[in-house]
Amino acid sequence: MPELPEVETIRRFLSLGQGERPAILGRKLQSVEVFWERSIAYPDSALFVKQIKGQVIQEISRRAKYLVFRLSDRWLLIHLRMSGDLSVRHDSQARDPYDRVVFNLDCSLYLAFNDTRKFGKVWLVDDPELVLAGLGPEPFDPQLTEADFFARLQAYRRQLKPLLLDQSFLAGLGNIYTDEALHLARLHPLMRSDQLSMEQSQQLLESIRQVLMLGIESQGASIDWVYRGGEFQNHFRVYQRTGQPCPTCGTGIFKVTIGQRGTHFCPTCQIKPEL
DNA sequence: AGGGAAACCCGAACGC
DNA sequence: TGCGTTCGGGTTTCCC
Repeated sequence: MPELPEVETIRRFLSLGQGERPAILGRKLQSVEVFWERSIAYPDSALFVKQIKGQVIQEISRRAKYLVFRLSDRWLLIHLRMSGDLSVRHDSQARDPYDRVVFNLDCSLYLAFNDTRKFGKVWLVDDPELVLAGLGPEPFDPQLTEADFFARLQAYRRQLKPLLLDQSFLAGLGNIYTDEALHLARLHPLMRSDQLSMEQSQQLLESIRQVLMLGIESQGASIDWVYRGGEFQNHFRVYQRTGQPCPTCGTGIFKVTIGQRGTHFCPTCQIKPEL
């Protein structure tokens, strides 16, 4: 079993080995350089640079797809979106052309927020809830029981695929993990959420947890020249496997578009029930 | 309420 | 060879 997802996630983003303490903990943010203003979601870029100066990094955690840095008396939140990455580098190491925000620390290190496609964002706020309010439960939250999950599904009449991608319904699933979880649970992506039986709902929650756990163990997927992570792509059941055999039954995998997102599924294992 | 589309971005990979 | 077009990742916002 891997450690808690929080720990693994942060380890990956800070390029740490087993048991290593993040070098940036307890360090003071001496200055910040912004190379792409629109990476700063809040407040405006000038204010951000001014207000973060002198803050000390006290603690690092995660909520949904946000990295949460507790500073001396403010909070820094970072969302990497798809192509974003964080790395801790020594001052002697050169900047990358795609560094968007650079945080200079008081120890000859700097934290680089690198983001080829410029979709990632950072926030500096007094209260992290300003950004995080509205997120649904964590998939691994023990408080999220099978009964709760079933009740949440019943509360909507929505297609499973877009619902699972909705971060206010459940926080943390992206396109890859949603397709993988639906296949494992043998549920059609267009099936309406209020039509699942209790048993199917249990199966779905279990599949979500299983797929996420495998993703974490694999340190994420590398699917692109820029979207790099671990080796979860070697475990894909349906994602980006259009036309290739279903691991369960051998049928060729279908790809369709649902809610503007590429959606992969097995037409044999994942049957849409009659309405 | 819920679905669809556009916007934000880039560069690989394609078609011609 | 060199153009132009398409694609897709997560999220917000607007429209029907």
